[in-house]
Amino acid sequence: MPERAPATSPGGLSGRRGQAARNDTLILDTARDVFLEDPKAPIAAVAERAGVGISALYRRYPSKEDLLRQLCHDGLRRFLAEAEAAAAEPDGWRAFTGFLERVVDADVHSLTVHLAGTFTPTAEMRQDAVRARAMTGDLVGRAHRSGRLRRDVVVDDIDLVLEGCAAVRVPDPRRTRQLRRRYLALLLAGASEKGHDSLPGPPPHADELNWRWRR
Amino acid sequence: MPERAPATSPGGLSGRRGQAARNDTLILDTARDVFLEDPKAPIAAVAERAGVGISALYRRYPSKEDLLRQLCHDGLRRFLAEAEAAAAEPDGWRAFTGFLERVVDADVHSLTVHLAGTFTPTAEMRQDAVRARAMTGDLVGRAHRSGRLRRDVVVDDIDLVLEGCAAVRVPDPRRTRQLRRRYLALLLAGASEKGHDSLPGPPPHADELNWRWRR
DNA sequence: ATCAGAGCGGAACGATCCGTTCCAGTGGTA
DNA sequence: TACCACTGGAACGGATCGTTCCGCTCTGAT
Repeated sequence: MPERAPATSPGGLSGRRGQAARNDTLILDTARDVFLEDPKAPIAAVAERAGVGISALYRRYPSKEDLLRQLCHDGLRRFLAEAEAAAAEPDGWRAFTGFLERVVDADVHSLTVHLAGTFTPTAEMRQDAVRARAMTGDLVGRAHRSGRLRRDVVVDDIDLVLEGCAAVRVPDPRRTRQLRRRYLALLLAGASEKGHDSLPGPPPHADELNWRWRR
Repeated sequence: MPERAPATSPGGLSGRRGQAARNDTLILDTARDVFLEDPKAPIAAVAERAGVGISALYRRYPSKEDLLRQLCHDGLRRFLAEAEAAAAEPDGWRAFTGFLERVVDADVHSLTVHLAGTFTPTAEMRQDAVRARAMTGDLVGRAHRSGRLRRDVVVDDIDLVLEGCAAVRVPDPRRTRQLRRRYLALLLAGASEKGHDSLPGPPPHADELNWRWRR
């Protein structure tokens, strides 16, 4: 028995090692909140809000950029997870709308967008981004085939729709979520197939959406 | 004849005085562009883009805050002007939609929102803001009475709708305007009265929208 | 022809902010 | 008891930015 209770699973650790494990998630969660509020927040703000020292941060991440990258990648993974969950829903329209609602609720987009350009993405992130686009495309395709999504709404529109929802923000996070749902509902009502005039202008092109990531 | 050609109207001024008059608007226009791109841009960026020295700025505005205040107030006045123009349109629904389109095109909201909190508003600005809300309310009221605006969309919704549109942004300004129109059209399609489900959650309250201005 | 000064460009200053490093203290662990 | 992983937070160095200041130019009146 080389070790007594170093179970790799978190939660049941005691003492110093336990605090360290707890700090891992504490720091990540706090950082998420802080940078969601202000993408340019100093790293010291994260430490302060988390109630830890700055060292606790630098012990885990070599630099601020690494922390931001991690945060953003987590958001991307969350996005993928929601897309996968939505893929399991049989009804194409509900899969589509449910997916958007959950992504908006999770506030994934704010992080992605506002942190874009503050770090150089890894190759893995790029792959995940491609996969995310593909999965979103599937959901849009199914929504089209369900007959409820107007034909002139395309994949690349989704990004800007999410961006618009993410722009809705009031001090209270709960209200923010409610209000975003409200505008998403408005958008979706307009996006459903009911014989409206066609949308003005060409839809966004992929290059127009990725510019934030240029480095 | 006290002065030779110092016509108070701009445009036809010669020499040093003429350049000064031209710089007035040049600086203001450039500042608008710069702060629209990056609300936290340094004042030197404005001078550089305008091709003038920093003194040219400080000769006109005692501080950065004054410049931002001026810019923002101009935007507010533009908003009011558009609202007044819309009030003249006989058709209530067209007045409403046309108003939104012009406000979105003018990019008034980006300035207002992103610059909020960077300066203390004047009493006159507050009055104008109140008047703007009232006029928007009139337009919403007329749109309701036209029978084409769903009942559960209220005045305070407009702010967040505009905010959402302003969040749409790509590097090319022309495309940005096109894309915003696209999302506004989607929103408006969803906002028209066609027997949809009612919107989820309560609409925004005035206090929830003004928090940015706290100082 | 002369000259006072309005208007200007841009260097310099001083304050602030922030990422990162460093060191001393603490308490589990062997 | 001795070690050291882990931590809190002060200190550092660089960057940024608002503002001031100085010297120059060229206008417009005398």
